[in-house]
Amino acid sequence: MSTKFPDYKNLDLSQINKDVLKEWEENKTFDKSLETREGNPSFVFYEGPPSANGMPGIHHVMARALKDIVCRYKTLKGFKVDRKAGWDTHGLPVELGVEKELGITKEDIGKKITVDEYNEACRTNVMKYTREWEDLTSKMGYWVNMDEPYITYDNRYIETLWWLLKQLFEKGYLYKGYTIQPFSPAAGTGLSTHELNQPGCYKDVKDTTAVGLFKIEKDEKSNFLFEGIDCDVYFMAWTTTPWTLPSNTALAVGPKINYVRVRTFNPYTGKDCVVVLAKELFNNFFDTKLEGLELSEYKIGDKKIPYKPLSECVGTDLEGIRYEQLLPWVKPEGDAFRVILGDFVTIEDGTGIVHIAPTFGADDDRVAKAAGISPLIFRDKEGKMQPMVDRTGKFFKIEDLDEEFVKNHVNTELYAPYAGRYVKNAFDSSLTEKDPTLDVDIAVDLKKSSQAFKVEKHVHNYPHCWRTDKPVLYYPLDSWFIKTTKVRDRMIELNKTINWKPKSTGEGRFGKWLENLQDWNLSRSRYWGTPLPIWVSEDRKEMKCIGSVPELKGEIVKSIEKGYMSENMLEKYVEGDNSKENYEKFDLHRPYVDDIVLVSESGQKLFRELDLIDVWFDSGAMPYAQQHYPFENKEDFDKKFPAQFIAEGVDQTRGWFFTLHAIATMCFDSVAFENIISNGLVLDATGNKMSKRLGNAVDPFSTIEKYGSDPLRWYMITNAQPWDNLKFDLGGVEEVRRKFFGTLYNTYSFFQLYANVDGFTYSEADVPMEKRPEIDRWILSLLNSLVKEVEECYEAYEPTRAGRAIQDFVNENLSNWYVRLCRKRYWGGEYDTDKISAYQTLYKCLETISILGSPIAPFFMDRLFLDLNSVSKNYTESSVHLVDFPAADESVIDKSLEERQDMAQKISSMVLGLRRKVKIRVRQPLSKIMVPILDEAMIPQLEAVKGIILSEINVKEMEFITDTSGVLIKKIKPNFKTLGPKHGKIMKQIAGEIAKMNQDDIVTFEKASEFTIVVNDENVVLTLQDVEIISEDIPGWLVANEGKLTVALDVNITEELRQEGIAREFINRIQNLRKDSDFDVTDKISLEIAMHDAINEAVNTHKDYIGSQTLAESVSLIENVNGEDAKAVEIEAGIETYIRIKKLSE
RNA sequence: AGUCCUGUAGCUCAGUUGGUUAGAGCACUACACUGAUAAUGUAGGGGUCCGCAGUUCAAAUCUGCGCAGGACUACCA
Repeated sequence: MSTKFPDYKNLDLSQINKDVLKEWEENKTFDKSLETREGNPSFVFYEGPPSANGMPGIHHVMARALKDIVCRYKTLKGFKVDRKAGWDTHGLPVELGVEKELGITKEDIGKKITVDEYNEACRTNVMKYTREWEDLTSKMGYWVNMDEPYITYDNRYIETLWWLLKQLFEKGYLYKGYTIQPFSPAAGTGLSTHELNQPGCYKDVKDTTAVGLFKIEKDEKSNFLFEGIDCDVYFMAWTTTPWTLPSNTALAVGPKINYVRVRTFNPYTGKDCVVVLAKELFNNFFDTKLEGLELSEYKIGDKKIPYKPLSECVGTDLEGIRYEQLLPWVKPEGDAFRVILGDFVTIEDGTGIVHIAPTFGADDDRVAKAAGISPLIFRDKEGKMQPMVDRTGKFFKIEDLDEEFVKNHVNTELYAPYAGRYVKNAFDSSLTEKDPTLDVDIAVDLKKSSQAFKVEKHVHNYPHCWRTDKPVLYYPLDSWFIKTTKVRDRMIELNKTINWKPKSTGEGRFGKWLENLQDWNLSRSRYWGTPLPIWVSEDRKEMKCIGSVPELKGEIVKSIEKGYMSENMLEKYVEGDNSKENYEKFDLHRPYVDDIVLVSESGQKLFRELDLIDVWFDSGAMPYAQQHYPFENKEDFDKKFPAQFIAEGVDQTRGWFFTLHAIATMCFDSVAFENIISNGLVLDATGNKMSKRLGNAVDPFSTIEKYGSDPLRWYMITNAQPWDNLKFDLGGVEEVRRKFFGTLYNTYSFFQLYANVDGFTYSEADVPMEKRPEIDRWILSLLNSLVKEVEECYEAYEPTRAGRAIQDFVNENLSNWYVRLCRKRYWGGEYDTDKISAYQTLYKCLETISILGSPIAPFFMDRLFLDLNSVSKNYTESSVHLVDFPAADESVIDKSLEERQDMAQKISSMVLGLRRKVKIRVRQPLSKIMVPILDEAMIPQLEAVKGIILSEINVKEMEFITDTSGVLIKKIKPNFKTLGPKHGKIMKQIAGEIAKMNQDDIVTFEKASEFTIVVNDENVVLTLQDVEIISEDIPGWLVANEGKLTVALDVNITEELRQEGIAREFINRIQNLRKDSDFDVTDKISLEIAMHDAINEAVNTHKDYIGSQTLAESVSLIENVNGEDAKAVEIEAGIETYIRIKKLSE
């Protein structure tokens, strides 16, 4: 029970961070912050689960600080804010990490390593950095319950997912289809659109592109193209993926596009030919400079190739024309090699004729199906239909194909050289980027056979796998889908009720995304993830979706009865027992679920669909799965759903935000979250993205170690709005430490120093407001205004503005004005009401700041609060995070008080400016200032702050000039805000007339309160509201003005003033000496001053004053001051004397 | 290519419903103060408010068209 406020040698925020953390741990402060709110209304917050298989970065500090601020604030407001941590444990990143670690590929799973072992490795690996995450969470002061996190691989979590899937299944929202989807051969999996939309997936790459020449078959339809010529006619079509050319089965033209025939020669072989392409794109292939070059003069090998445009036609004329297969390696079954119409065909690039390979393009597939064009399909050894490329990204080897199919369809002579080739070098570990690509080899073949018109390298934007960084192929895949398109409108509607911060992300980015919503591709062909709980019969006519563990158990029992299975893996599972142990008796992961064979209604065997579900479903289902709904927590579910608040990076818009919203809409017809902050990216100081590769990533651990987490958090929150990108600069953190925390710490130190001297412990009753001096009432008024403002900001989910407001108050008002002006009240003097009021006021400010700022800077503010409270015992709580948010006391807010203090600050600053101008130091007292009074109300306002101003500027008197004398020179300015709407167009002329008014006019105006001017022969009556009159100058005085305020300073120094000035100079020198001599603030001294003609009188006159200010018991003016301890002091230029101070013993 | 965001001092950012001297901090320069002192204050320089056009008496602010940067979307041949 100390009666002294703790003092510190210096401010070490890193140490405070550690100390406070320790206290929180010892006192279980976080738990208490929940316990003390037990029974209060809840504030529902959802923590988005991070994956612990990667190290946390500095951007996680940003996102988590935001979440923490809101939750801490709501706790202060009395809400119970449960925050359950979670871990995202499934999915590709984990699998790839394990594969890399074990040195295996996807194909080895089930061969070199069992699925069981593999999944076990994933289970271990995914929690690899748990410790680091927990460490960061704790060090940065993010309060979240890490003791019982939800873990997505937990059987109970999976059970809820199954329950949800069954809801969707029964609503008919789950279906299986095949579509062309992004597929990553390197990762061995299809990619969802969310995954493909990960930042950085689309990259500029340089690929070999080819313009192929497709030889037209001459028949009735195409006859018009052969008119007047005797050579072959070709369609020109461009592709950036020549490896898809062997799979070409159609060409698409735009119905309204104009096409032209051109007579020319093949650039590679010189063979004469006619080519067809869009007229608009003609110039991209034919140089107009060569126009007129005679066809007949061309010789093979000439660089200048002549050409001659022939007839034109439109796209619809070309529809249905047949052409020869470009690379006749494989014959497709069904109709192919025909021109079709495509509405997506443009004339922006290429030739206006688009090569269609239905197996490798989503659009291609769509238009081909619509036109009845067959895709080019292989039949593999197992009889399955396959595209030309297998799942590893290579052309099928002949031995892997069905023999019958090969015999009937494959030209093995042509295909053999290419079979087994990877379509991108990146998929073949034995190849580098420099090796010849399949694209190049195909292009070369085309050149040789006069089937290429142009082959060149071309930079284009191509999607890449977000994890392997290798190219993605568009590939036909079987998949389970969720019919999100069916609830699109409802999702849009519900989205409108969500409070997005910033608004544009919700309305624009997210809203637009919803409008263009496609069905959600749920399937993943991997091993480590939530299995799809659907069992299907071999003839695919019967299926079952399982929605819970007991249901599965029952179905297995039936299967055993039927003799399809011999063992029940759920034998020991007890229905209704939700304990961890009960749910650890089995495993819902592969391969165990794959072994389960169920029995259909008609008695058929049902096998599990081998797909896993998209991990985003895992995270989007966390509102339910984290509480094992509906198997547990069913009764009070509405208290935990939906969330009132979530926050994550804007990159989650199509990820977590979407899946949360989709599942909530489909299963509960509700939003999943009501308020959301989506924060921007954390960039490096120059605005580049942080990445490990570039080495510009900031390590959060070392940063927190060095600065402590408070300045880091404060900087991140106050520097920019959270949704703007943050250019992270350590210099900014340093600045925050110095400017804000340094100032606040200094203010506390100041308070502590004197409070301890005076024995202030806040034991006295509060000094009533009316007995407190002006300046105290002023800072308290501001303080209460601040409380209001900060509360509003927090309520509006705008912590940036809250932090900035607190910072401004501390720096500008509390430190720079209040403490500076009040210093003298604290040192020396009696322990009277004024002093107690001073202590109480400053104490209250510090205490309130500690609470207001605690959500943002939880460590320092707790320390500050506890240091204050350790003596005062105003609070019984053991932490600032357990108290209630202060209520603003409106009765203390006094706007006119705030106004006059503002005037005082302005006047002081103007006078200080004037003193500087004439080089009169502040220590030299001056006799008076004069302030012209513009309206009567100013007088009491200024009277009230007179003392403050005079002592601040060291002037004896303040005089008001009410201008009856006419000494003031006035200036008149139009008030555009009132005049503008009234007079509109003639505004400029009015302003001109007002500017012309002279001193007499102004006086007349002021006396009559109105004034008539003539504009365009019309009388315009001005009132005093329409103008602003200020006094600009007082002839013969030193004058300054700012805004409406004007002040004049009397710079005459009388002998009396000069002597007082000298006395003050002495005080200054003596104080410095005391300090240099390491005297304590309270030490009494004796003082000897050597005589000097220039100072004797001043010292004698002000002996008592000097003594009282320097705590000198005796002040003696003696002939000589000699000896070692005599110090030479210069009072003014040229006036030097000696003084000696001695500490008096008690 | 589309959607959205951003563009204000050398840097990081404010800037209310449009209203006439466009602000703060950092940095720089000078000065001052000093028992808050490894602090502090004051002043100064520094602006094409990205550009152009429009609406208006009046535009950093509203509208349109551009430019630059960023994010996202995208089958783009």
